[in-house]
Amino acid sequence: MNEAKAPETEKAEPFQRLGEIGLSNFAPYLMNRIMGRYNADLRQEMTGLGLTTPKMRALAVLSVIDDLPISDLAVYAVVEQSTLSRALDQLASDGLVRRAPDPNDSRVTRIGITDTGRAALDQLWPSMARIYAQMFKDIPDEERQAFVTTLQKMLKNIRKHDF
Amino acid sequence: MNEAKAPETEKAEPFQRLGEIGLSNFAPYLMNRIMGRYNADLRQEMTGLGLTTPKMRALAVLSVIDDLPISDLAVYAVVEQSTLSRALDQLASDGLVRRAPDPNDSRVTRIGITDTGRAALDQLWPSMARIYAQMFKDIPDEERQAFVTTLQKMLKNIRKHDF
DNA sequence: CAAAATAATATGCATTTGCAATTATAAATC
DNA sequence: GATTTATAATTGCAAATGCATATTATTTTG
Repeated sequence: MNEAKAPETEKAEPFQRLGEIGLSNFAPYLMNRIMGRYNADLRQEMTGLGLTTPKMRALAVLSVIDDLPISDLAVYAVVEQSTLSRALDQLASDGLVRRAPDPNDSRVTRIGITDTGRAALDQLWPSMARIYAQMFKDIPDEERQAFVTTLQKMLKNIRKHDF
Repeated sequence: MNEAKAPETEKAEPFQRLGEIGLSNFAPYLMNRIMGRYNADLRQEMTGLGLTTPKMRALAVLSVIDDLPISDLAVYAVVEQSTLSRALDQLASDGLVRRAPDPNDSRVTRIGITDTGRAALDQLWPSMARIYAQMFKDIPDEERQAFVTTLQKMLKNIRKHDF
């Protein structure tokens, strides 16, 4: 391969260009590469279960934080609101989630996961756990925890909502 | 918020469930959240320049490693090969890249970035650098470097190609 | 408290995407 | 060395996506 080598002097310029940093030192690039594989691998497992990425993400979030307004769920699940709306149509008609009007604000629809929904996610979870384990293979616990700590800071830095 | 708390007692399972780990401790979740924002923010900047995510990713990779076969470029750029094929149609007709048959293997088309292509990427780079800086705001250099080191290990663990 | 601005969700529609099939070339096998 | 198998790239097509908009409800403002 012919990747440009990193320069010896790593001085504080206004900002380095991508060619100077190098793809393999540019965190967003590496993260896109890793999550591209993670999501593609997971998608393979989902198709057998009749799930798509938006549907799976909604279920995964709801399995941890139930009864969310759709707009919040869209943020947590990293799915466009309109895409999520349609994914929820399918999940609801398959009985994996249920829509319930918010009693305090009738603009809001809250989404709850059903037992069937939890069961569907349970079926997928072994695959998720396997890919997750593969990702951190030979990476010590301490390093993984430091990594997660940095991720949490990054999310705080970049997010546009309070959560 | 109403995140479920971990149960007090749980029998020794082969692996924890997502609810036990919690979204904010699950690295793939955090990474999807962060990259979702990063990519959405960047997309905003790209539209003004007539770029899309696949087109921008192809250019970004080529600015570092030029003259790649399309299939390799698809891996580097994290874009489906068929999507990339069409993105290259547009980039080529806009003069940002050029297709050249590989002399050794006539199945292969190699893609080169043009000066115009580099110029287009240069126009976007300040925005990329700004979002990148925002992401790592208040995160010390040492921590960022450790983070990147972990990312590199993770990519090695999960990737399906040699690069 | 009426009017205007904001917010939550759903939907119409054009574009984009990804899978599968196609075409063309190279490598492997017998 | 002819035939089978594998690889690279493109393309047809159905499905998914995202933007803009519509609809309904709430909050803010004058």
